[in-house]
Amino acid sequence: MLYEKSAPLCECEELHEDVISKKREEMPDMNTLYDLSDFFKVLGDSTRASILFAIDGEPMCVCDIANLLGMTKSAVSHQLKILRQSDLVTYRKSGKNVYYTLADDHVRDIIEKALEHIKE
Amino acid sequence: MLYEKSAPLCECEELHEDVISKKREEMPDMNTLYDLSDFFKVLGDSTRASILFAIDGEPMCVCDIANLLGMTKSAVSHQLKILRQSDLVTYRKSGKNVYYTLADDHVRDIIEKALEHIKE
DNA sequence: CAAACGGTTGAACAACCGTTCAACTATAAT
DNA sequence: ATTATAGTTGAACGGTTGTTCAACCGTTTG
Repeated sequence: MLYEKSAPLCECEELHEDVISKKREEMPDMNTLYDLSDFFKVLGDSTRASILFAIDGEPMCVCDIANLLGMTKSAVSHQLKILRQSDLVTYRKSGKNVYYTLADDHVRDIIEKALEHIKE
Repeated sequence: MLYEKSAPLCECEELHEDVISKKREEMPDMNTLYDLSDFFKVLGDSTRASILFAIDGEPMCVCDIANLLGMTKSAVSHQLKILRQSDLVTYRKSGKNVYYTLADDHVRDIIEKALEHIKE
């Protein structure tokens, strides 16, 4: 994706140049856009979304999450890794167990908003 | 994914049954969860996200969007179809052109929240 | 009516992604 | 020390997904 003026890749002829250049200035920069879509990408998987619901409030260990969701430890652990890398969860080791919970309240807010949007 | 009590797929033995059954009741139903992650999945592509920014405020025709983003009409149209099916955009035909704009303000709010979350 | 243009669509291809499987680490119990 | 359990990891496989390409439809212009 470009944003910057260039030879039009689209072969259309009656372009609204004024609109395009105005929008070009208003658009967020590319890095912000990638960060944003990467964030939504993480929430865009039902397994990860359900993990976030599960560990909201009381922390849960990997094994309990796996049993709740009917998945293997391995599959859950792989998804937890992605959630960790996105700073959406934190964990605490206790003996053989690792307890995960939500990293902050922002995520809860966003999910709430999205739930409102869906129920319309 | 299950949520309902069943023979544990995870072979762990020291399960916290009380925690699991409590969480089981608090979890949203499966359909809600799929709708939620499908919604985020749509936002989780940088092309679609940038289209939403582009058509925020003033409507744009497909050709102008394509030029702004440096993509072909076809690629943009395919993504617009997904945004249409998710009810995130509306369109208005005018002669040979089709003008797209945001369907409602919910989406804008959610994106705002997400942008706040990213910048921390 | 015919040509041109904006937009849509379906098939095909490549890249990406989530689960499975097996091997591995670390902590705890005997 | 040996064994068992909780969790992590990398490779591999199958399904999904975004772009390209070509053909198509609808509107407008000559």
